[in-house]
Amino acid sequence: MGPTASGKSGLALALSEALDGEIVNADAIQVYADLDVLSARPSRSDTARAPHHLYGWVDGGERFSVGRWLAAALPALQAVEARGRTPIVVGGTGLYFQALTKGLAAMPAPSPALREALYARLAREGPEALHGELARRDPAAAGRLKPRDGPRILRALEILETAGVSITVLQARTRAPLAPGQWRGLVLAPPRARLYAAIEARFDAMLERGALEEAGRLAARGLDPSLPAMKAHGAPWLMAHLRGEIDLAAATALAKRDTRHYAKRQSTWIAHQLPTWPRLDSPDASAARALLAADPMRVDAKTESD
RNA sequence: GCCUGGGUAGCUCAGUUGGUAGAGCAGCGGAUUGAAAAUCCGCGUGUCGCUGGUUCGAUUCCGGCCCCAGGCA
Repeated sequence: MGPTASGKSGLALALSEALDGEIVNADAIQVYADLDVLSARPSRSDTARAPHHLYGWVDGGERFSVGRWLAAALPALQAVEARGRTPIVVGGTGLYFQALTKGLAAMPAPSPALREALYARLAREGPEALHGELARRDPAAAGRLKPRDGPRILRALEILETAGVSITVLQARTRAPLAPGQWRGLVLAPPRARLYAAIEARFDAMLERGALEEAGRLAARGLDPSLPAMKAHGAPWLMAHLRGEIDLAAATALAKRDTRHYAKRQSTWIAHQLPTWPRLDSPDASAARALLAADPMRVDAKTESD
């Protein structure tokens, strides 16, 4: 685990070669087939060096979720172990690591019709209106959510609707899929200034590798702009540029800014949610192996790195 | 050289009928249980260009100077 552009993918690759491992993606955007260069997905030559799982396998028109990720990741991890190899989970999505190591509450799946209706209402009426409704029907859930926190309010409502009970009672019941001691965590956290410089350089490189064309293909699908794939860093601005609304320099600056903001949020998440994971400040594979070896936990089980 | 408009937070600017100033963005901090590359919350002291003058008090009024933009020569 580490913030975006910290060098996670490269480190995971080096580690997997050293440990005879296979890589499992834990990034919410790299799962989308439509986003290759914009999501900084591992290249063909990378995937040739070690097996990579769960990359680019979801259609951009779908709304992916932690639940779906966990449901796919668990069997993927087992399959790697069944081959006698070491699973290495890499990605920047803290929520996915949390689901894996601390658990995700079991909840009924809302019907697609209900979900789309709620998305439409959220877009039309705004989050405060839905929060007002939640406050009447599920005060406990509403009390824990800010009135403008659209996604969480929507989630609380759809669960109340389909489960018939407050999401707060379901969320209280979680079990960790991975036993503690069965895996090892590692955080890659370069200094802020270096990370920001890497973010900017990486976006320039994406542009050279066809990010604009990729954004154009995505735009051509005419998808709902609220879809996760449509919100990949840079995509909204590049599409605005293709519509002639802003120039490329402005789109680039905005894309870099969004990515910096995101890296900051990831850093906060890591600092407070993963306080015990060992830290590495550069993607140095031998240093990473030393950290993992120094850890008292068993090395022969799942290795969760990066 | 002359005319006009500007010089206030890192940037773009607002404002003070004279009582040492505030927005947006950036930046920073925080939350985070199926959209998480999402979403939400919080944080605003800076020679108010420089220098004289008037005044109890000047960033604000007056003079001079410097710098920037546009126009005229």
